[in-house]
Parts: sequence; C-alpha cells; structure tokens
Amino acid sequence: MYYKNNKIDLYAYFYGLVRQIPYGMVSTYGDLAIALGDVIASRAVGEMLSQNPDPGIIPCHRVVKGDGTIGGFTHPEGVRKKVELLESEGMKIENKKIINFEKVRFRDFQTEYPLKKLRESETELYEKISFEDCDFEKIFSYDVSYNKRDAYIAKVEFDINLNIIDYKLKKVRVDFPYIPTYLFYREGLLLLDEKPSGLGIIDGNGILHPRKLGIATFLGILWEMPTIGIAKTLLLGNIKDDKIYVNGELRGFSIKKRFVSPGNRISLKKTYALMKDLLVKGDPIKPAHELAKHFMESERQRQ
DNA sequence: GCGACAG
DNA sequence: ATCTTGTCGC
Repeated sequence: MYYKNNKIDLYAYFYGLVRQIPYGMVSTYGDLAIALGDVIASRAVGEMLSQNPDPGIIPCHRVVKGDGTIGGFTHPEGVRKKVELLESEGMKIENKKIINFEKVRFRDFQTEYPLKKLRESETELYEKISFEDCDFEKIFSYDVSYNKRDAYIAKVEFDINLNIIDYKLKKVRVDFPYIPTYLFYREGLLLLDEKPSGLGIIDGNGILHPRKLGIATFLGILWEMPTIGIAKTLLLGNIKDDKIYVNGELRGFSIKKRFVSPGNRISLKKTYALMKDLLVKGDPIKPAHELAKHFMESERQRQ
C-alpha cells in the first residue's frame, strides 16, 4: 500500500508542491490537483491553501483560478493582498485577470502523483471484497466532527435492535483533506487501528463508488468484517424505484432518503432487507453524529 | 449559465 | 464536514 503505517500526510506533500512554484510565476488550483494525481482535488487545493501554516515559505498567493482570474485569499486584507503580492513579483493584472497568464503559468511540478498511487494500490485490495453474508451479534457506527485539522471521533456500539450499548470518544489530527471519492484516506485511516466487532454501518458509501471502494468497503476489507455504507447524498448512479444502478449494474438502494450499499461480507439482498428494517427502528448515524459534535464543542470551550 | 461534487 | 483560495460537464 502507498500509505505506510496507515499514514499519508497529503497536506505536507501538497505544501511541498506549492513551494515549487517559482517567483514571478503562478499555478492554478486545477494544476496543483493534477500534480496531486486527480483534478477532482481542486477544491481541496483551495481548502489546504486556506490553512497555509507558513505563508513566508509557502507562496499560496501564487495559486489562481484556471481562467487566469485571481481567486480567493484568506487574509485580513483579502484578495487585495493577493493582488498586491503578485504585482510585487512582476505580474500584470487587469480587471482581476492576469495578463499573459499562459506565459507565467507554472505546471512543471516534480511529483509522484500521490492520489494516482493511492488509486493504483486499491486494485489489489479490491480483490479481497466478499459479498457472502455472515453473522454478527452487534452493530457499530461512528461519526467525525472537524475543526480545521482536528478531528473529533465518536464510536457507538448498538445491539441488534439499535439500542445503544456503549460509546467512545477520541480526538486526533487529520493529514488528508476531504476529496470526493477519497473519503477513506481522510476518515477511514483515523479509525483503522481500533477494530470494532459486529456489523459496521458507515456514514458514506460501500460499492456505490466509482472504483467500488467507498469508505465502508475499505473498512470492511481491512477489518475483515461486514459493513454497509449509508450516505445522505448520492455520489453517483441512477435511481429506478428504490434501486441504484451504475452503468446498468445494481450497486445499492434508496431507502428512507438514504443511499445504501454493501461494504463487505454482505450481499445486496441482505443489505436491502436489513436496512429497510433498521432504518424504521432509528437512525444508526445520528447518535455518533451528536456525540462527536458535542465532544468538539466542549473541547472548544475548554480552550 | 447552472448544478454536481460520499463527508 | 464546515462556513467558503474550483473545475468540469451539460
């Protein structure tokens, strides 16, 4: 696997890329996303820039939008400061657009394309997925609240009827931004070292994912346990009645405004029957969500 | 130009 | 998810 010891610090890697943009040149959010290995990370690029830990050595003002316009800037003086910095480096700007944009555009990043490496490492993992039903005596779920790079995790254990048995709280640091279709690397890696027992009902998708490797599938395979993914919004697919298809293949179900798909060690059929039953009894994510949120807020107050 | 974009 | 430093496809 590309992530060693369950760790990959994409923030650090990203800031290394930004430092490569030379004085007098600019790059774009999309160019940096491509250097990370997937253009879908464009918004995450903006997110990581907004948390620049050291503007003195990481020139985040040199990152602009794909059409040559300036884009945003998290600074007391706002975008005005970004324009000022760029002009001080010799950039000509007219009505918020860089003149000769293509000539000063830097794209020649030295990079290993980490997101591409991650995708490549996924193929061997996917071989281990199983859709064979297995028994379980408990259910667990979790949720995470975020404040910048602090993650507040709540894990909840239920009995088979969704009565709460126990819960645990934990605060950790996150090294990976939210990037659509890479949720596992942000959230899943935080949980991996403490394997729970029972059926995991995971906030997110299972095989209802472009690479059939949503966070529920990842956790199910790596923990060798049954999991189901349950998302509040649809990542991909077409809904017909209560079934969700991707390229004509049945990948999940739409039940009670949730999008449900198998993670690992469970069949489509059992996923449907079980969730149809459970979602009537209650919301498997809500308790963890409220615990995590409350945990974060109480920690904020302490500071 | 508008809507997508798991959390 | 939080509270706003995009890009792409229709």
